[in-house]
Amino acid sequence: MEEKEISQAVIGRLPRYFRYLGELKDQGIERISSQDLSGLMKVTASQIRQDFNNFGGFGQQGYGYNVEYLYHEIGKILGLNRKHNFIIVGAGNLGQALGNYLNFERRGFIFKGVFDIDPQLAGREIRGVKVMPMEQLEQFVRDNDIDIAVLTIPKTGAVEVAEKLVKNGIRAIWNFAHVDLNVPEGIQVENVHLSDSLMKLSYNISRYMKENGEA
Amino acid sequence: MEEKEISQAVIGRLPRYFRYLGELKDQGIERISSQDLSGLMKVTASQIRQDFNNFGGFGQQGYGYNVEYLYHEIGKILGLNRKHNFIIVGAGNLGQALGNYLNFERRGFIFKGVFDIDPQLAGREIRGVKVMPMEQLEQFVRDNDIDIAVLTIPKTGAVEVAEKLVKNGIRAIWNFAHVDLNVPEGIQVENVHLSDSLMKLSYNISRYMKENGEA
DNA sequence: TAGATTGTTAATCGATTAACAATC
DNA sequence: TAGATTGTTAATCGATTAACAATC
Repeated sequence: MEEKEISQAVIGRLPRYFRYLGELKDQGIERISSQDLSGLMKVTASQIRQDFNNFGGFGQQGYGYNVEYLYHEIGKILGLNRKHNFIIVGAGNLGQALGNYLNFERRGFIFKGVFDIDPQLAGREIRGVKVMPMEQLEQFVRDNDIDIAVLTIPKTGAVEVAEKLVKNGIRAIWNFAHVDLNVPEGIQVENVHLSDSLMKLSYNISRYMKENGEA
Repeated sequence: MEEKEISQAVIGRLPRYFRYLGELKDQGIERISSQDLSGLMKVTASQIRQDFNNFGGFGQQGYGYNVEYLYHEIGKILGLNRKHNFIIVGAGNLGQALGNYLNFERRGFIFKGVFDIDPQLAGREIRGVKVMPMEQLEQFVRDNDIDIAVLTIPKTGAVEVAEKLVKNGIRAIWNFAHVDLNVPEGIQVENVHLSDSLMKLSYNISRYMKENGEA
């Protein structure tokens, strides 16, 4: 089966399509044209059609796209029809926040465990899941069919923990540590570098101030 | 002063350069060539030179780049030499996590206030800052020279709160709510859509599994 | 001076937009 | 059938990479 590679630019837009279609669906809207969706999402109709056609045609000439159908198809493309067990490594504020985020469950991400290096936290619970000491991490990953690890620890420990996770069969790392992980081919990493994001915001404020002679 | 527009692709790479240069600096390394930085960061030397040259030449032929100097220059480009007061709207887990993130302070982002709709939270403290009721939000923004608002509330309230913030003179919104804000020209918005990020990870897991016949 | 490495121009590649024939 | 709108090809635009003259 000849799979043509889809660019990450396209992938990056899929969740947003998915969100808009979900909202249209909830509003009971049955069909939508690329033209109308374009107006809603502020992207070109041409791009919408190109994006969808990377995965085969979901629409119908003269009609447009069926909202419900398209919503489900994009969900499948995004792999939301699968279930993935995940753990959180690092039970600090951010780890707790993510553990308590209920919507992930709805999308097929099942919260199985939390780990922290701090023995003070051991025994505490996040959404009914007990915080475990780091010593149990590797065994737990092996024994519980864990696909995804959410890394919410300081950057100092992150590289080493990532290695352990990989060694024990993790498939993917959602990395909030402010460091680039170096993992083997086939392990998926998605970085969320919050301070990078804040710096981009800072740049844009700064640029705007300069352009408008405010500083 | 004719400012040529810098593409967001370039801006998006600056924080990463900044991070690597900071680390080199901390290691006491004095200079680095685009070639060596390329090896470290896994981007082409050509791109590095192009990126830096968007802002004028920071290097010297035959020598390379002075780490300390380049670090500071990129910091300035990112606006990290300025101070910005910020508030957090939504004192849930994520709001608490961000409020407790000390590194922001080091980069010139000063935590001034937290707001929440839940009266139960009012009076609680995040890093010495008392949670205030939403009724006080607008007044507070006006009176305290607040540049940035961090939106960590559910999407239902986000659009309305963003409007209030804009009306009271906010410059920028760091938006964690899962909705697109519609703000006037000149107001900077940086979105952090965590579930979009998780979906991209999900896609990549799924694609890998398909390519390798695991499902 | 010779060697190294930038700054910058030119070539290539990829992504977005425009246009339109196919078709519902 | 006529009108609407997709799927898809072609044209454009922008970003990345390669190459090399300038220069420290």
